[in-house]
Amino acid sequence: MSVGIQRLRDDAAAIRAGAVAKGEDPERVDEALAVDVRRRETSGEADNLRAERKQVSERMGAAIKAGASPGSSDVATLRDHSTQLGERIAALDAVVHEAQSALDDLLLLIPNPPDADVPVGDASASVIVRTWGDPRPHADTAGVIVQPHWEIAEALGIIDLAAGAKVAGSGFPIYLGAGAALQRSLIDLFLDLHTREHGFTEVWPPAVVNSASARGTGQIPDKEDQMYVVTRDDLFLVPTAEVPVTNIHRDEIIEAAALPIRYVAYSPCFRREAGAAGKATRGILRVHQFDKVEMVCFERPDASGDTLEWLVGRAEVALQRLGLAYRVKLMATGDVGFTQAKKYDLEVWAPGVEDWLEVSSVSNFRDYQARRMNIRWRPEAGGKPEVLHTLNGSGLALARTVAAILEVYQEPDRSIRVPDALRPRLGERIPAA
RNA sequence: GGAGAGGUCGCAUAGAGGCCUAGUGCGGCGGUUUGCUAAACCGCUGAGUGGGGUAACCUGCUCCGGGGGUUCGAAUCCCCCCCUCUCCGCCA
Repeated sequence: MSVGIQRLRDDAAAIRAGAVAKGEDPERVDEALAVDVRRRETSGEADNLRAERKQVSERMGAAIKAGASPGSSDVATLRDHSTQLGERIAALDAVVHEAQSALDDLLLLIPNPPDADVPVGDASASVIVRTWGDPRPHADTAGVIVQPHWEIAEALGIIDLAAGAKVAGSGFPIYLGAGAALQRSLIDLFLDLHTREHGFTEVWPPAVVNSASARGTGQIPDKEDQMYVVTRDDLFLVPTAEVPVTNIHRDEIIEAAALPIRYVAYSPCFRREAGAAGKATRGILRVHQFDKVEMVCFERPDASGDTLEWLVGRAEVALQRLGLAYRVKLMATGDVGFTQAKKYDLEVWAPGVEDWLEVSSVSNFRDYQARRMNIRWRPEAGGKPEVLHTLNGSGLALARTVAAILEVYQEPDRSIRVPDALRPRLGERIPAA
């Protein structure tokens, strides 16, 4: 239900090659094809028996209505025949169900083949396609060292990691004063940018989803351990707004005139990040709860390639407005996720930690997610529905963006100069404590 | 949370064990008529999954919120769950 069985039958070689490129086992493809054959044959056999039983039942009903006693031997013969057929059908159905669920499981293990223009290889094969702005050096000419954001934030009193740890746990930062206002302003800036200038429709989604939705976007069964679960009510805290927003159209057929559909949504994002700790996670670089503005697109299949490039551009505009230097990375086959056909990461330069921080990931899923969620469109009025394409991208994720802002905009007097785009909301500076 | 009423083809509605191959109306599409529009009339009008055919098309089966059960046979009877509405309770 992810890579379609039809495509698998038609184009097994390409699916196999795609799995190899992503470092996954291509054996699943052949297993799935074998199970598919068994399912179809058994199902056809059961269908024929069903047709036969229907006729027998009808004859029996007709006989009784014509005056035959329900207990007569003619009727009894028909009844026995029908019962016998029913037993055989039940046995075949069991095989079909078993094959179907085996097939569903196998299909979930077959990755979305990467696009032809995705570089082949592991993470080292990923390509920086462009860089914008000048990465500020870690130390200026006078030798003044840029501090990492956790030191800046602590000195300013705008992020309290210890209080968050007390209240909720490690990795749940509390933003205070100008820090809280900075969060709010960034969300506002991004939503305004994408709705007013880029034409997205704003969505304010639930922060929890049910298991059907988590399955739809692929969090279950693949990344189940990454989510916080409310077992009592069978709900999951959203790891990204992608989950509730993409599921809006689950099991729907969308008329051609309604496409493209482009949503932008803010949501808190909850991730367990089990086992993560160390240099790359200090401060607010990797936390259990962060905030993100997410763009989600439903597109005609022939447009999704262009839309991916456009989406990357929309996320870039957000970074440019903030004046943050960044680079755009085209991810290699081994670095593209299981469900994505093509993916770009946007990384912002953070001089305090001397690293490029991922603040946006923009992906084209082509028909992979949509098939899983059964989202289709109708190319022509009255025509057959077809699976459409979905894409999404962050625009942007807050925590790391905040880290970069603090490290880039810190002044010699330790205050923070507010980026121009945020001044109408925040004023000119966050004063040193 | 408690009590009641419901969930049937895009929408509305009929259907109460075999005559359902799910009827009818609206909407939509095509046609006839027409100076144009409208009206009238005629026809078509869901999804899934198999089989046959180069194809248009033909054809089997499944689907009446979801899942189980009863029966020779279930939209229809029984059980569980989900959702919607009304009233009550609680509450930002």
